[in-house]
Amino acid sequence: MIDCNNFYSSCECLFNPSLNGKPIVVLSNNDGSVIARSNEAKALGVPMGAVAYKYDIVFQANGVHVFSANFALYGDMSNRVMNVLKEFSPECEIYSVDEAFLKLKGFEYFDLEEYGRMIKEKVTRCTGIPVSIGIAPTKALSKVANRIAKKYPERTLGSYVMDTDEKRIKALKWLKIEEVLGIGRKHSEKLRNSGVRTGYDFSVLNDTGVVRNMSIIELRLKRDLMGIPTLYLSIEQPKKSIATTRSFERNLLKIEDLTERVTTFAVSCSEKIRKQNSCCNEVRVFIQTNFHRKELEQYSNSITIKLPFPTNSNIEIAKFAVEGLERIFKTGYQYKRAGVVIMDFIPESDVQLSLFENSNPKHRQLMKVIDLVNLSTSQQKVRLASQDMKRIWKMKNLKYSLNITNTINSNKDFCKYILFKH
DNA sequence: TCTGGGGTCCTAGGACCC
DNA sequence: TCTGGGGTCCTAGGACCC
Repeated sequence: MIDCNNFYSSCECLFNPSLNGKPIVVLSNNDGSVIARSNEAKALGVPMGAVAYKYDIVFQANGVHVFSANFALYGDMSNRVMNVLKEFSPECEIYSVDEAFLKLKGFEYFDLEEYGRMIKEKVTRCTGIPVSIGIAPTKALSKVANRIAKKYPERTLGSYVMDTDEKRIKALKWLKIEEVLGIGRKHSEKLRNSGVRTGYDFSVLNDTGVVRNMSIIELRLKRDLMGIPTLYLSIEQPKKSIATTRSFERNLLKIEDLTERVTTFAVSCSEKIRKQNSCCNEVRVFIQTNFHRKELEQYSNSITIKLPFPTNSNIEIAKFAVEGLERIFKTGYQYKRAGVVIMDFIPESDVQLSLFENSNPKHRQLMKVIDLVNLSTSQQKVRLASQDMKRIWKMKNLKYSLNITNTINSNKDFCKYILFKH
């Protein structure tokens, strides 16, 4: 398992190497909370998810460099890292934006320690992103090995191989139960109450008890931790749902304001689904007040609309999303967040014409043109009238770094750039 | 003033059928 | 007094991941 170290903050350092060794935090949309920290920021005691404004004093006193999240940059860097990793094994699962699993089947006679270091060195050389590597007989154990590599960089040089049962047991006894991949807050609380404190305690539980008290998922995990390969690398699959959801920079009261946002979210969803050449059969809309503000009246609701025909048209998806909004909207509340989720996909080529209701066939051509224009200008030049024509709202992202990767065209140029910087 | 966004999978329970 | 039983499908909600 390969994991990028402090991925977002490493990305920010990339184009400004003077930031290396400095405390850095990256903030969520609207600069609300901390979503990534460099080691130095962690050392200052800035927790994950910290509310940004409450830490302004800490940031100023310690010269913390604060960035608004630049997801375009992180996505771009993630692709570069993953492309390097794929060279090292035919089987690669991209687990998240900054993590991947490689299957090292048939590598038994390789020096795995050496191979791990090779991977690490090549990723750093080609992308500038530091990574940690954990190698073990199963997926869950490789995550544990990875954690050891990350925790003890001096001793492991960022790569750890768990190749004996003694190492496995020692590592699991060291691993707190809440740090086990797949055991979240609820389950670890329950397990702790029944005396299960470490990964090892969990791995020796009774199988039927695990299924009864938790679920089959945790049993699979348990067996994987015992060293019995149970979790497999999943091959990349088309998405089953696509969402665009946002918190607002201020509270919204009027349905017109929400309609505008929901339309924009629906358009964003339909752009994403057209990229995977599918159509959707369901649209879900939700709205929420700010549940952190306990003193305010709370309301949240959602609705799933089954479409009369599969579509990927901006116009149609937006229309149904707004219909849903009108059905759940209630006046008198201060809305802070909303979202559109589309589900139940079929390939565009499988869409059959129904006898009664159909997606407007003209839309397909129209969408192609819209996508083409918007892609070529990388801006939203063509929009629906119900969208924010003047774009009076804008997310508060005050500390945005530039996406310099846009200006570096080829991979070769990028490698040169990285080499030059480091 | 101010608290992220985007996913997956499983289970329990209800509806419905014969 | 006494209210079938088994299967399937769907949905909402919960738990988890980063």
